[in-house]
Amino acid sequence: MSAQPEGLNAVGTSTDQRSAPAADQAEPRAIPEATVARLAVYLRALVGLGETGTATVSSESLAAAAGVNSAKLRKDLSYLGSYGVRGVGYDVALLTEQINKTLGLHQDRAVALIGLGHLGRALAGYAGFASRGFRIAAIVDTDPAIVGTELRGLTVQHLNRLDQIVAEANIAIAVVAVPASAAQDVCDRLVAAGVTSILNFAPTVLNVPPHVDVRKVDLAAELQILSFHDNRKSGRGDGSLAVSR
Amino acid sequence: MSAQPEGLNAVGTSTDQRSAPAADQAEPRAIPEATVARLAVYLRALVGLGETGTATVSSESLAAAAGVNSAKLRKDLSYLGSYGVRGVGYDVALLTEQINKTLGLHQDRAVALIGLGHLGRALAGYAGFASRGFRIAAIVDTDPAIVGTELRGLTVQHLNRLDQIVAEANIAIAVVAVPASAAQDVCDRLVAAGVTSILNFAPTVLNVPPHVDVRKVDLAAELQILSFHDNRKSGRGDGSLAVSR
DNA sequence: ACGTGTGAAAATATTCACAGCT
DNA sequence: AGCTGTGAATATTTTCACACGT
Repeated sequence: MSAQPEGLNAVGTSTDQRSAPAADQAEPRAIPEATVARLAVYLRALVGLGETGTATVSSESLAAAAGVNSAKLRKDLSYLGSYGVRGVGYDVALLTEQINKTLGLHQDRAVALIGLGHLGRALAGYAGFASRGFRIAAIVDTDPAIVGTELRGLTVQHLNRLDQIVAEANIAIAVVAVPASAAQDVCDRLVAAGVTSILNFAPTVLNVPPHVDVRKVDLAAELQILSFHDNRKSGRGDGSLAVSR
Repeated sequence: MSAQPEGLNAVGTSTDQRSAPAADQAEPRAIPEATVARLAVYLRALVGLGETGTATVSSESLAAAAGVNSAKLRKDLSYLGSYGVRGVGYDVALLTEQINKTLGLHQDRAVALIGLGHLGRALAGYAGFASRGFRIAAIVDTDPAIVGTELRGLTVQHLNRLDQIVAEANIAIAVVAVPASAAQDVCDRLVAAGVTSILNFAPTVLNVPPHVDVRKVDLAAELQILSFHDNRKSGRGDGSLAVSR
């Protein structure tokens, strides 16, 4: 309920790990994956603008706020349809609504949080979680010392009850924040229970059937990528190899 | 966390947000960005294999462990040089070492953690953080109730001392886990202090000069991307328009 | 035989540049 | 004038397929 635009969100586009989105009908406009990822960024910028009372934006300024160039932004938005006005720009409210629709954010989605370690608790505390249509509807762990306790108005449930939990709460997305050693098992159970969208914080590659969509958030990988670039910047390759880019 | 090889790592390829790594010399082998991101994944798989005592792997099985296809893996590895043996595969130890070198993980890197909210604490607790050459060398906040307290053997320092902290601890990478409203200011101070690699968990686009490298981890964006695909899977477009078919 | 390394082809993504609407 | 929407050009990434070394 803070008046602040953003909650506290921490996410990363996964390093890869995406199942084939399945063959679909030859739709008039298939939105490219890269564009989908950016829509979320545009949305945040738009919400910010909306709160400052701005009614219209040009692709140029919205692009600046989103950290991309304007041609890319226009191309991205063109996949949604024609919502801009030439010579004027985009109507902030209208465009916000269109992106919301496109991302499927008009409907509330029940999220299950699996694993209540350090990270799980931090995630549970994220205000921004609830802020845009995502509602933590179930919290699950296996530790007897934790199961049965209350957190954010929810009773922590045992992993064994996963099937019922998923069915009853109509879970759409599961957030996996368990140790790497448990992640594949948890994932298998989620899939068996019918979950088809998983956000994985465990440092493991999850094996899932093709209809299940997994995204991975991997801190170690991010640091290593920064390390690589840092290395390049500091002049010498590493003592033996020099890499350009 | 578990006694498992990996600590607890949570990272995501940022949705974009990368500064131009600056023009550099025309090096013989420029490693593509997409490849760099995957090297971290291969590395994890290799370390796992090494621990099970496996001496060599084929591109086929390493690729399976990393969740990519083998042609991609071979192409990726070819940028590092020729470390495989035809008819045999890759030497696990050798390849591990080469990737480590390439990513610059042979040298210890001091990381500063800025912001000790829920997420900051969770990040501080990550074992996997230290596990591969990244060492939290400084923890910074502005809250008077927190500054001066001890955490993981470090005294929490005030943001005002950032310049000295960066210089003294020789900070290579900063992890920003502050509220969105404070992120740009923190970022500016980091840049002024000389930090050139930033991992940003705040839901904001950070503006930085071109020599600074920013990666963003954005939970809300990840959920929204999953939401988009979930929507497609569930058949109807968005609930207001019956467009499909 | 087996499996790497890699040119060449195909698929994606980004950027350019401008016609066309307001 | 100003700014969108988009074909065409360019760049990047993925995949194919096979020659070549062991």
